[in-house]
Amino acid sequence: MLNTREISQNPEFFADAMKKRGKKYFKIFQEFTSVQEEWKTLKQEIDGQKHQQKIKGKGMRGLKGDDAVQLRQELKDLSSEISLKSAQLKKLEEKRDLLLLNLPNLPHQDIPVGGEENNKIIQKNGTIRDFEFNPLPHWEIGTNLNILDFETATAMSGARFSILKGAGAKLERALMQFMLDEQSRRGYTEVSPPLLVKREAMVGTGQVPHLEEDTFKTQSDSDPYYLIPTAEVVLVNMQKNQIINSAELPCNYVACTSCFRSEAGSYGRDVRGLIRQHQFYKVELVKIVKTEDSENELIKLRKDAENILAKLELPYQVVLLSSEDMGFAATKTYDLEVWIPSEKTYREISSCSNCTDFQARRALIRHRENDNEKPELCHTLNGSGLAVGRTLLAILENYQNKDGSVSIPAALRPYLGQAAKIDKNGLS
RNA sequence: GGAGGAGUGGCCGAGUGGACGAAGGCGGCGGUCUUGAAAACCGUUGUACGAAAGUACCGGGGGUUCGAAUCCCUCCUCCUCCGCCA
Repeated sequence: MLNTREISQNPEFFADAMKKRGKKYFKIFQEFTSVQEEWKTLKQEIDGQKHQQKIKGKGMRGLKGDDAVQLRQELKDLSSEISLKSAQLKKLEEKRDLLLLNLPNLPHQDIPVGGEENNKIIQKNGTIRDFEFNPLPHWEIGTNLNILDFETATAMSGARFSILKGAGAKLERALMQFMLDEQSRRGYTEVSPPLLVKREAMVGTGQVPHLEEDTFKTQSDSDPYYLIPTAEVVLVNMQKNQIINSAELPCNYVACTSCFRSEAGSYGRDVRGLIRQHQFYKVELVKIVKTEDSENELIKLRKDAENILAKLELPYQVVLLSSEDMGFAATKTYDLEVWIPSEKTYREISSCSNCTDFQARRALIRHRENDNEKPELCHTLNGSGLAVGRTLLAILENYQNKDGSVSIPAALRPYLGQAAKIDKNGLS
């Protein structure tokens, strides 16, 4: 959520920033400012009348007879007028707040302006393997090795679900463990959180209302549970309404959870394989930091995510996202994209964002040096470290051999009983 | 699932219809005193909107009333007891 005070102090700056995030947002912004003006005018009017009500109301005390009847009638009229206007005010407020919740974070000054085509490749790491045969897509590799089963999963759950079995399931578990261990070692506190949360939590991190259609929720008329689309939701909301002692910052959290996404609006995209699933594991990193540290912490966060790719010896590139391509809550985002041999292209495997105070304002996450100081909003950052399913498919593809087997990256071998490859007989 | 209790400012805690944004205490800040500090004493000390006057905020929402921290309904959270359960 943006700071409304700053908006009213410097509307041109915000208008310009929203324009950079896309036309759609600029329009919402304009609507917001006009509703806000309307609200202010009405509020002033009501405040004046309430003042009258308060003063005159005090005269009611101990008043008897005709005078009392007359005054009561007068106050009754005033009261009903106020409640009528208050209802209007409330409507304006709701409208304004909804508009505000639908405005994205300010884009950082250093990022490219425009759409996806303006994303900037910052660096490329690792060496792309030169295959002496035609590399297969991971769904063929996995199906041939009998470690991936899409058909059975689709039969019981529908499209965009999959089953990993045998060495595939073990490889997934090894990856989760490896990633959690690495991130713990690098100073993150491991968390095992709820996967179902209240709507409020989803609003806190900005998934709702803006991405409401992309969420799964439980059946309930009044108060459904939302299935988390990322552990970011829980890791950030752990600090909701808290005032953290500044000395404890930065707080670093890591969690490996299932993530649930309805993928509404992505019909026909990435229908094959593990790239886009309704349910997948992801290791998520969250940092709660002081304002002045967030720029540096974003670099650190990115390095923590990159470390996994480097250790797994997967070729990848770092991309700085443009103002329109960036996620809602972010001010600056680096995507890590892993090389997919069968597609001869890079695909997103991690997204590392600085959300500045955008989520902290919604969820009211603050810090201060000592109890008597005025608390200050924290900055929040999040990044995948990494998406487990996508890492698994990247390994299948990049480590495939001509005979159909898949080698195990050296870093993972300790987690798989020192096995060096997966073939038709499993791990060996 | 059943029965009961509780939720008030940075913290503790009083407050059952109007003078309550809220006693008192603690803590913080400023001052007096002191070579300095402590103690004591005096003052001050929440947030939002507003240029200001003012208005709103006592877990959330709704209601009764001219008027609600206070009465009613409902939801949430916490505590105690009973039941059920991995």
